[in-house]
Amino acid sequence: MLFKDCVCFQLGKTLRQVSKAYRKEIAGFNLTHGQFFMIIAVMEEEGLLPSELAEKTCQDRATTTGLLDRLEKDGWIEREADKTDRRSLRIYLTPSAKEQKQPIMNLFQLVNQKFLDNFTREEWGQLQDFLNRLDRKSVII
Amino acid sequence: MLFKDCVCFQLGKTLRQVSKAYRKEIAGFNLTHGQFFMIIAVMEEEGLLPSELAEKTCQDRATTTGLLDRLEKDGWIEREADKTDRRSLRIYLTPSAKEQKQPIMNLFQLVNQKFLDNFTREEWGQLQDFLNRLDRKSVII
DNA sequence: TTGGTATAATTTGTATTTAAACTATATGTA
DNA sequence: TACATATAGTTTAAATACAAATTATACCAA
Repeated sequence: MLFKDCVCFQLGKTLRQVSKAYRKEIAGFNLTHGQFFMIIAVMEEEGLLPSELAEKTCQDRATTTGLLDRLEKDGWIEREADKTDRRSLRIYLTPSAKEQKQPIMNLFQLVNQKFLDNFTREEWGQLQDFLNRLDRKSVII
Repeated sequence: MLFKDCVCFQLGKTLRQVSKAYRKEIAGFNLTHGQFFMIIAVMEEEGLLPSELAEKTCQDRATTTGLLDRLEKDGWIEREADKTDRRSLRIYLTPSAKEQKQPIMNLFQLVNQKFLDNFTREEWGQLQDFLNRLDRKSVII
């Protein structure tokens, strides 16, 4: 088997290309592409815990802490103490982030659509099925 | 559109799962999964330049420098000066790395086969086609 | 109530990733 | 030759990724 036929290599290669495309598109917002996805996860649903955002974005909690740190420092989000569980924090958008919500969600959709345009609806479903199979397989190994 | 339908998120999620599976499998070699792929690229063809290895593994040159640094420090590879171009280096396996060549290549193939087992030959080709389409699209955007 | 265990979030340390700047060397052209 | 430009590789700085350890709090069972 040759190196280039390795699924992990192929996924990594594609992800690097796709990420680069996102970075170009979102450059105007002064966000990294990881921050961009995290802020979208918050925009979809405010008041989640960091641990819930970590699960939603399929990332480590430690990684999530770092992303939230920088989003807070740059004035995108706020951490608020949970009223009933003092271990927990709730993540909310700042007022200025709320103003950016529509432009950011629109851009998010637009960029994704550019990728979708290369696939029929059926192919797109198939790609998602393939990726899910790789996900599940990884857990079993 | 929901966050979870974003192709970039889905790819990232799958890659993280697949990478984790590789990490578990190669733990015995004391290599990160990035180092594992780089050493395989060297095992497939010795005497390449760092820039050629960067292209082969679809990574940045700076990333490649870092991977080669650690592989050299840990005794896997050697950098040798090119005889005709003093800017260039040639990457070779150390004798001890050569001894690991077969076990590593076998493991590489074995892990990949576990993923392949979830797909028919036709599906596998289709997945590669889909990933290539995403690659190309990224360049055009 | 107390002790043990679980959970939420962070911190620490190491590796990876990328863009941009930098050094050294090669090469093309006036 | 001399200069401009290109190329090979590295370095730097900031962000991300992740395992392991840590701190604080919650909750369950004796």
